[in-house]
Amino acid sequence: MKKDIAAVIREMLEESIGKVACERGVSLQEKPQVDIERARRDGQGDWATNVAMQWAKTFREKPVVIAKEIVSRLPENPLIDKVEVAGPGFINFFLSGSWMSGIIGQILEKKENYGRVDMGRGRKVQVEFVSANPTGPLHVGHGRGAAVGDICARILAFAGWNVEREYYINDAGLQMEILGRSTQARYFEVCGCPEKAPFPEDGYKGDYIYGLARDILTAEGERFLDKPLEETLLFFTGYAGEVILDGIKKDLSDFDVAFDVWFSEKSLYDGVRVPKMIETLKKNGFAFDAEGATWFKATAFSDDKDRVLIRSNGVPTYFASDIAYHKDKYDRGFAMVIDVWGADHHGYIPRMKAAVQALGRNEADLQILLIQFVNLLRGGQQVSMSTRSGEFVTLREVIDEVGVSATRYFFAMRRSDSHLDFDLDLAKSASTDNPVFYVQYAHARIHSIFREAASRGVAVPDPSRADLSLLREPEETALIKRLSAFTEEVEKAAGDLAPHRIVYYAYDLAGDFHSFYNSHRVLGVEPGIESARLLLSEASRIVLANALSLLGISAPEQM
RNA sequence: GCGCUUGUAGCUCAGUUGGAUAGAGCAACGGACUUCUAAUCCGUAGGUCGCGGGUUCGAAUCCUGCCAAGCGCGCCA
Repeated sequence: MKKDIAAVIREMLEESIGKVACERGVSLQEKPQVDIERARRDGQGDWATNVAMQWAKTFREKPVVIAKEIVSRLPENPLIDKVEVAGPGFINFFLSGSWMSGIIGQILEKKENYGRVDMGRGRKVQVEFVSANPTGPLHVGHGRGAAVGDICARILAFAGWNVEREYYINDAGLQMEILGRSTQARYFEVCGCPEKAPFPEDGYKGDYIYGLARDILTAEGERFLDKPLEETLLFFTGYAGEVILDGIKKDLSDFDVAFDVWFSEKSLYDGVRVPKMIETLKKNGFAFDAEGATWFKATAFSDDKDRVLIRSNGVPTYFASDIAYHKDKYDRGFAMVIDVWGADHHGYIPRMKAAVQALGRNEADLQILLIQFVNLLRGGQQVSMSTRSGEFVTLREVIDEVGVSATRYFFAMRRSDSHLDFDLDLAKSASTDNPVFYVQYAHARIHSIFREAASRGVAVPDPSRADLSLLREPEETALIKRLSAFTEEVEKAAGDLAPHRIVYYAYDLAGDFHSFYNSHRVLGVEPGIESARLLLSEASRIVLANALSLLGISAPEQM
């Protein structure tokens, strides 16, 4: 495999620093730590390092002097045009035309695999996300979690992880019972005798509950009316939960979000898993009995109080089932588990991380991605939401209104832990303001070039025959450098679980292409340049498509 | 009261494992289509990086105090 340019420069520097140290009679205890990074602005080369400043102390010399010594001892390399010392002692590397030609060559060769890295080394990772209670349809808040979780999964897979997506169905407990009672009450209401089954105080007031009730009436008739409520509750709960879950599955699938596993909370209460989990904790010394209850010693880690596992009435807490659930995840062989949670659960993080460690795992084996709330705006006004009151905008409505691609883009465009303003009017506007179209348009434009080329009888050139060193214009080199940065962006996005990095990257790449397109013609110029620009366009198209594919956004050929 | 997150241009936000002159988009203003899609491009203007201290060659970034906003602090789920 070809070494990336950063590694090449690093080796050159290590070699040179070794020489400097030797000549100065300083013995290096260890291999010098060399950090290199992309230069931030024009005139500072393509890559830069601050090693001279870091080594100045060791060598008892000014950084600038050290920098010059290092530079003068650097080995020659055809990928690098020149090296400069600048500012307080930065060493700037300017890449050569042959390096840039190499990048285009790599992209054209690797195609949809360009940008893949192997951070995961094939290890198993689970991303658990959405996991909304099946008590109502998904709303926009869930949508953000769905988009972010799904895109993280795509990025991790692209970064060499073996990814599995999971949805945890909260199908046990009080919320389901309330759902059942709400449905039951609406059924009686629809049948004309609301007084027989009063609507629960904290019931679900959404219109969809009436829909369920009417469906039950149609399918089952009035046969539940004269039976005791407690006897028929199970039916209502089961029916409502199942229909709602089916709706959720449909919504997600229409949102291009696919799950490998739908994990039922009920399955944890098999009388075995929770006791076994507690046994493990006790064995590890992190569970104890007190005040008639069983406790988890969360304070042994970074939580601020111990937590109850089994209440004094013998019923396990939700937390206990959650630990059992996470134990099950690790038992399934995941090297890393990622939970995507709503930001309102942040208080739960310390105890969950503590529990994972008490099970004998490293803290880093559980990554929790918090998703902040979504502010939905329509006509500049905030749309208020609450599942309980039934006042909410569903994910389905948003998808229907603005489309899957725009919805995914808007959900992923901000850092997950910052609040998100989702402007419905902007998202569906087919205007210059809409960033989704801006990116897609760049892709469509490239296709349009190739359509025109075909109609003119211009064939797509063979990369090995073309002279890519003809690409010397500033807009061309800027574009090539952007293309070369894709791999690093994938690494950063995967390492930080930060989908928005890919969004920004795609946007910037589209911008670089638009600039190039506006200042230079691809077709009808001198044949050598035409060939080189066609290949540059094709490389841009590939990387745009790869980035959009990570985001789950369509890459249209025509707009 | 304690804890978590956030605070960067008029607005919405990047940048935060310490680096050089803090970047985009929108809004404002001025330009570019007889030529591959103007859903585009180019330019101008806009900043005490919430406030104060500290750490150092260097701080939006690290530490600390304060201010503001959101969220959370149950033998609920």
